[in-house]
Amino acid sequence: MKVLPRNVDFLEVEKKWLKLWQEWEVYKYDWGDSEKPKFSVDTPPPYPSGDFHMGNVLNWTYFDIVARYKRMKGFNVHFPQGWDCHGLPTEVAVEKSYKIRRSDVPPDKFRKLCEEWIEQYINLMKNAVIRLGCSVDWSLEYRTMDPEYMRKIQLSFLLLYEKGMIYKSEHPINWCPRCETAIADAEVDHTSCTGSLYTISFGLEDGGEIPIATSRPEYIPACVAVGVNPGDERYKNLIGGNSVVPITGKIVPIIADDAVDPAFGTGIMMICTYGDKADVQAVAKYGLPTVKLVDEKGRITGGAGRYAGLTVEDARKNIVSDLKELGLLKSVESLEQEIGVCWRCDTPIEIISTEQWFMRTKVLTDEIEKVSKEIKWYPDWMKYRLIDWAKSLDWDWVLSRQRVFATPIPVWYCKKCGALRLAKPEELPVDPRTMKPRGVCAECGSSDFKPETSVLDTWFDSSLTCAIHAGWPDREDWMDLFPASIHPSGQDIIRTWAYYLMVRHLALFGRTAYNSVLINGMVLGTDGRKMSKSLGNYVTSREVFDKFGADAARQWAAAGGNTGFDVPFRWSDVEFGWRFMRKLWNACSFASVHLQDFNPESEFKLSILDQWILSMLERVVKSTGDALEECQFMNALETVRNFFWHIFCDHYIEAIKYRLYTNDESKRAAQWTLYYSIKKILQLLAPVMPNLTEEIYQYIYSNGERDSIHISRWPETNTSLINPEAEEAGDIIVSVIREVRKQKNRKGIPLNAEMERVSIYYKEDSELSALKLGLKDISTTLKIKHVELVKGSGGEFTVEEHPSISFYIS
RNA sequence: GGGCCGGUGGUCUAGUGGUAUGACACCUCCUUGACGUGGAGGCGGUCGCCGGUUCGAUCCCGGCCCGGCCCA
Repeated sequence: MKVLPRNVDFLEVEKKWLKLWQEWEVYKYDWGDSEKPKFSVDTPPPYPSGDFHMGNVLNWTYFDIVARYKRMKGFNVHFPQGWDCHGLPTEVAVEKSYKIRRSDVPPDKFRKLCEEWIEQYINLMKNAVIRLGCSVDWSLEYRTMDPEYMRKIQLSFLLLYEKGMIYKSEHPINWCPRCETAIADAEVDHTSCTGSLYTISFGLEDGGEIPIATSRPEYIPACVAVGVNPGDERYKNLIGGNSVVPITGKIVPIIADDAVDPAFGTGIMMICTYGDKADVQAVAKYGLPTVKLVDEKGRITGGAGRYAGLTVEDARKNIVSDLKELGLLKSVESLEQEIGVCWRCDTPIEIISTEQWFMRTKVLTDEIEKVSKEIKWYPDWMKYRLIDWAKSLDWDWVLSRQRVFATPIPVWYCKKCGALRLAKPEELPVDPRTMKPRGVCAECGSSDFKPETSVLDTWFDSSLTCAIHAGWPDREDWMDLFPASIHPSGQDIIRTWAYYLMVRHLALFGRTAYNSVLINGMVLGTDGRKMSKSLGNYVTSREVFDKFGADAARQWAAAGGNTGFDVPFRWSDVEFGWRFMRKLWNACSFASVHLQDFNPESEFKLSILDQWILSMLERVVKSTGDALEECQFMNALETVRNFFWHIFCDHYIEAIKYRLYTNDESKRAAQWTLYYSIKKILQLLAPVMPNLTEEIYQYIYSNGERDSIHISRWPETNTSLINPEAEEAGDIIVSVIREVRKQKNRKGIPLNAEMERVSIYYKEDSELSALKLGLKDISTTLKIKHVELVKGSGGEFTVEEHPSISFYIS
């Protein structure tokens, strides 16, 4: 046992332990162990932007606390960390940096540039994860761009194809004209803007005209029907008739559709292929024909006559002016509308119909709902985010992307007969764009193939982590770690990460991907809005680490708000964490000085205040453990912090100081109580403040080399120390001390000044026995020469918590 | 327009069917042998608005207003 030095540099302490934990392999998962229960963390592999922001700090702190807690509880914890490398942002960055287009160089060469580019950011981000003190087993690190990883992703593609869960088909999809790729619903953002609502005169086949309202007149050439609400008396007689579309002169049916809002615009809507999602639904519902109006580059196609080749915007201008000339444009009003834009580049998306690969996800909706209700959510109501999202999806998951830096779709086509040639599992990983398949076409014998040039959605890479972390498909024992024990997720990515993981694993393995979901809210800036660079309310994690260290940042994350709810970033919270660390250090330093001559074997008898604090301590052990079981990090930390600071330090240590300066049995009891309590308190704090608790543990408790607090056993509640009578008696003693001290203070008597006499009046016998037990604690702590215990109520001041006790200072 | 969450002292934040937690800020006092980045106190809230259930609601129910996040 060593004495803690007076001064300490917390930031240096952190540096030291980050290094030593690696050397000691404290966080290593034991693949050979068959005794311990296993606990697997489905660590999200982040996209390595290089910027580990406070949202990441919140997210990673949450599940690192869980991992550390479970490890101390005796679990064999599997805590990997991967990097989700593929994706559009890297392609765009590389294009900019090398001033090339992705189509300028062969795909394998472009891929190489992307790999090099992303690697530097992985390093930055990895350092931040380490700096935060995450108990990751780095021997499990992986990158989704590794050939090994892609092999698994492609294998899952083949298996899903075999199961009939993947198909290729022509279907309307979201399309970003700038990125020239299909994108999934989850990648469509919405932004509000001011557009125009045009009222246009359509003809009736039998003569006459009707006003239709639309915000997208450029879609007139793709108009395939006109819709009115069946309940709309104004237009009832039109249903079943035909309308003449202006400009094109096309005859289209007038149909009844509930989806038409009679109160919006004129109550008559044109149905086009495809102006928006409502059109997609109407076309499917009424079996309408389709017209391809917009091509992959966002230009109007030849089908639209003289507007062909124009951009969508120019087409709108031209059509509007043509309508005006024809006298068919009745009015233009401004309209607040929300439009779908590409999540990456904010370009307004179009809905076009092309041939793409899909995964059948709609058929799994019921299963998702069922499983979501079976697994545990922290907090519980978050499951509805997933269920509501799954139910709201209109079509299957578009898997293919027209990009380069991604996992290739492992497919070729026979040039002669068009037959599919899927890669074989043993050939994986493959890049059809640069490799030719072996053998000949099974259908026609030709050996001439062309590659599938589309690649897979990045979410297809990252939505298989639960199985891949566990060791699928190579380890026979992978089911030991599957489903993942916990899946951590931000509430904003439930619809992507949590959802795709679930559908993917359900489709492949028929069971849930994870057994629980731990949700973190968004980090808000000081202005109450979500922290973001563009809003100027941004604080970097580096700034926080450099100023107050990881343990303080982690305290903010743990106690800054309720699990699952948004957490405002506040410097004052981080600073409070820092001050608590100082308090913890000083108190432990004080204790260590007085523990130097402590002999754990020596005889002692616990005094009433020892019994009191030990009983309270055991209750704190219990409630902290209960809170952590429910991922209530705030309650767990606040319980320990308040107990330690305001009960253990302010009252217990103050009241035993005089005993520590004696040399009798009462000193040994106090030493034992300090020794026993501080160890438990450090352990309770270890998941939240891994660095400082380790440092102190090493001074006082470590047996030497590699004895880390983080693999010490989580304290059990010692129920034999829970003692309601001692709590009651101790509470009386401490309350009297507090109240007398308060009055001493009010009278302007310095706290270390001696008082001649204090008479304490009590009513109950139980109070008398408590006061008797604590007589010396009271008199010595308060420096009272004579304490007198009197039955009755003659006191000048009443003890607040025990009104039947009063006292008189003379 | 939909889903979810929130609206508690100056600011932020817990919590509970019987008027409320903590942090920060502010004020007063105390310099004691761990810590003055400490200790002891204090100021300060009709717990968004309106109804209902109840002996009683901030907490339950309904409606409304405001804010946020996600989505259509």
